[in-house]
Amino acid sequence: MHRKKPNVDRVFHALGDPTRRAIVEKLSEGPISVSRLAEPLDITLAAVVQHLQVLEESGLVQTEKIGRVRTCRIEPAGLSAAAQWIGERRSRWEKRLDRLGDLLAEPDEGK
Amino acid sequence: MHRKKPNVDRVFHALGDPTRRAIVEKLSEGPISVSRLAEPLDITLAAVVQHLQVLEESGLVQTEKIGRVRTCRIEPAGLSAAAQWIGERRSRWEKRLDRLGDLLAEPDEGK
DNA sequence: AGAATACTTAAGTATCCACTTGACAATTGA
DNA sequence: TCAATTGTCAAGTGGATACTTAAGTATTCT
Repeated sequence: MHRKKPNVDRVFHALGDPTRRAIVEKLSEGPISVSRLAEPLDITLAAVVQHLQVLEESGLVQTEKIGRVRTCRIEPAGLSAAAQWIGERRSRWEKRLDRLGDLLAEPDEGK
Repeated sequence: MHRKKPNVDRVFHALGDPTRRAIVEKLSEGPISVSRLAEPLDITLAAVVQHLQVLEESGLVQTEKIGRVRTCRIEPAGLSAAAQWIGERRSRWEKRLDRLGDLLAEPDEGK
């Protein structure tokens, strides 16, 4: 099962590729096998497998092989890691703007 | 001023590079000039400028040149675009889990 | 058993991309 | 005016990476 703890670096690198985002997109509809994932993606199965390795390394996707079919599913923690990174930067920036706004709104603090 | 509307493709590609994330990180502390951005980043100024072009194309960063100094700042809409993409996929997945949970909790629906 | 399915692995290729160098332009300071 | 600062542009290089082909393995179906 080998669940990977998501690494921000790998997560963003993984999401940087449009094909891999398409895979995540598809997986958000539910678990699916490798070959069914490949169907709409006009690249070879081998290429899809390589993308899946990247996604699994990053912690965005988890896979499990039963018999001859490997089933892939989203690992929400991966997306959360990315969302959190973004959220932190955005809120840091917004707090800065707030402080700026305060200064402009009350320029005569210690009156 | 040329504010760019954020494009999900470009935004994720931009965030896929660690140096560019470091730039966004720094910019979240407040606006700053190109050369001061470059200082901690042991690469050449030219390389930093190239990263900034990518970031600006993506809509993550906005820059303005006054005199000989170009000042860079975060464009929150860029980060929002990425956050929204992530949020949509994650909630789609979570809704699916909820429906699954409902089925397991009440297996004799139309009794 | 034999054939089909569903991957897996390795190797090669071609394109992309981060980075450098070096020459140049514009602005500012002494 | 001369020099320093701040950035811009073009071209080239090396390494990463997305993709293909081809051959192989394990599982399921008939």
